[in-house]
Amino acid sequence: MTLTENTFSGEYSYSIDAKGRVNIPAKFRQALSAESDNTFVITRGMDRCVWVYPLTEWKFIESELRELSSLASLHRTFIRNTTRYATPVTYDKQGRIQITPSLVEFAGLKKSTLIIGMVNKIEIWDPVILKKMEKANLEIDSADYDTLAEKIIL
Amino acid sequence: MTLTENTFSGEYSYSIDAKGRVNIPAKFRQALSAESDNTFVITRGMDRCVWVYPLTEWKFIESELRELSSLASLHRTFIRNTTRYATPVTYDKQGRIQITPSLVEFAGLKKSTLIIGMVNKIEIWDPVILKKMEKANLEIDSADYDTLAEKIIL
DNA sequence: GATGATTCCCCATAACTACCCACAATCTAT
DNA sequence: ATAGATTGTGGGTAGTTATGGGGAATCATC
Repeated sequence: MTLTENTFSGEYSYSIDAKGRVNIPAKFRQALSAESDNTFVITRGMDRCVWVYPLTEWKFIESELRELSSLASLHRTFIRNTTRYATPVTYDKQGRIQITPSLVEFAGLKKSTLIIGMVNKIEIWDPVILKKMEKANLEIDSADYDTLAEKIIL
Repeated sequence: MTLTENTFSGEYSYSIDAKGRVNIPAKFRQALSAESDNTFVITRGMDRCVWVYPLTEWKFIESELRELSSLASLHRTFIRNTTRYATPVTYDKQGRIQITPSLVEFAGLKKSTLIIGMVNKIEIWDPVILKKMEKANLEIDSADYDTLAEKIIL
């Protein structure tokens, strides 16, 4: 059985070059659905990392944003914050995407990066920052973490 | 690489020159549908910024205004306020549009501007004013904001 | 009608981006 | 084990994009 389209798993350690390009693992490129047209949308993650959506996934988010009313100030703020950092990127012949300088800075990316499959999207991390974040979080909610695990892991 | 037509995302930092011209990001110009005929309609935003609509989107708003009755004073006021600040503008060979002096003043535009894709339209901000507005808003409705995020972000 | 201001259109240039090719490392298959 | 294909990394170049300014055409004013 093959995995569903647009399903990403596993961890890869790649480098980001002087021009801000990062390789997308070949397996992820193969998992990308044809309708996404070799295109991802990169944006700020909720954590200090870059989120990489398949184009089709992002289009769905956009379609939900279109439903929001421009009359409500809360909705305007939400739309603004959601689309503001989002950029569509196509990968080149070598399978790399260009990370915008502002996202490189946001995620604190240096030379080496961790690329992590997150089922419906991909995360790009600086290894040091990820480790720090994990350490801080684990102490806080380890009990809740176990409860969640019991529900989900068979 | 083509997103849906008339779909704008991302943030750009451009300058407004002495003649009141601002560049429309190349990606936005490419996203503009052919029927819009290189034309946008600029008007006052609900916030202190300039709203830039693709011509086709604006025509849709106009068609809805036509449905309103000129007999109701409320409707007349609404029609008046909606159309009075709206100006169609075509971009020049270099991709710039001319912002009318009254809109420059309304949005408090100085030298440098932020251009933000808002899915179906574009916003032009003075960076300082935007930052102030964000600060003020975040304190007010952060809980509602999170609720919205949970619904929409996958 | 002449003068001055404004708008529009075109050109020039510097910075940036997308695209291309090269090569080394890794994996696959015989 | 070796050859061939694929994958990851680096850099060069042509084309595009952002920004400034000049001059003709248009409009308002006296």
